[in-house]
Amino acid sequence: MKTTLKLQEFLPYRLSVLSNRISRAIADRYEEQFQISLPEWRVIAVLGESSEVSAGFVAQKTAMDKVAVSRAVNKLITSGLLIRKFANEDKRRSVLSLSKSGSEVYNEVAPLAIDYENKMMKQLSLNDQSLLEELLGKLEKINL
Amino acid sequence: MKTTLKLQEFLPYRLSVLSNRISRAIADRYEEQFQISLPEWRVIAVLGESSEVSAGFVAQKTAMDKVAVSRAVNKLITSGLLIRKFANEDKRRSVLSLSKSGSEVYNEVAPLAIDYENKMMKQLSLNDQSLLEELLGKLEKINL
DNA sequence: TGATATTAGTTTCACATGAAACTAATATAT
DNA sequence: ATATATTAGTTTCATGTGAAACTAATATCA
Repeated sequence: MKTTLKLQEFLPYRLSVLSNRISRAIADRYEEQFQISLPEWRVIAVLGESSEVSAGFVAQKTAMDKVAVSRAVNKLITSGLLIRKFANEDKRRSVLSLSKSGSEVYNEVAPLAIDYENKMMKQLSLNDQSLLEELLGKLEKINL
Repeated sequence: MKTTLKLQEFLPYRLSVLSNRISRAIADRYEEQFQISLPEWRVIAVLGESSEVSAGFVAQKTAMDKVAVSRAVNKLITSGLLIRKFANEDKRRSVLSLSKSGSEVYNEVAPLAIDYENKMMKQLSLNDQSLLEELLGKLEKINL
């Protein structure tokens, strides 16, 4: 049980630095190659997994707020990567899916992202890899 | 070894969501109680540990960029929490330290931050706690 | 039914942020 | 000594961001 603060040993701080470093490294690659921002990529990633979903669904899956989703969606529509329809039963609800070129981007970026993860994970032993999975799962369930 | 992407299982994404959730939860408390932002708090935290240091040193310790440090420092000086002098040997280099009220803030917020960490950690078994430390250490050493 | 509340998503506003250009001080090379 | 490069930190600019107010559609209640 800690009683004094050292930033370098402070868990939330270390997590934040680590996470930013990793996200930035990956984002740098697809931002440059495909001109899409991190929030835009997250929207694409969700739509690559599940098509014909609402903006709200995307917000929930990505843990982004609805403003961020709205903006990312609009940019993606403008750049032709995403198609928006509206639900007949509820004309407020958007029905989003990737366009042909959106799918192409997804199919190119997804492996790049996975490669990155694999490259990281390979630097841990198999045992550490599963420990990490497990711990992350536990941490996600923690109440703050 | 993964070959398909599921956002919910994608390590960088999970790390990012977890880290944001934790940082936000803590920041919400001191932002409200002490009107200091997360970058400002990080600067204070470094100066609480080591006094009479330069802006560059703070930037390095906090993993913030120099622009962010410069702005945080200026705000903290304006609000009277921080004192800036300049080094005689090199008049460019600032020599930063907490003012009396800056130290008071540090002495109030630091325990709050530690409490938070302890409260989180207590939800893990002792074994998981040390595993987490260990894994984090390994992840920090990974090259991207 | 009409009146009120809720929900999905957008817009606006004020503030945060990072990159690049800049200033001033110091170090290095000629 | 004088020019050139480097370093510490700041400012500017263009963009990103979240909260709150807003619009439009649907649901609920009396």
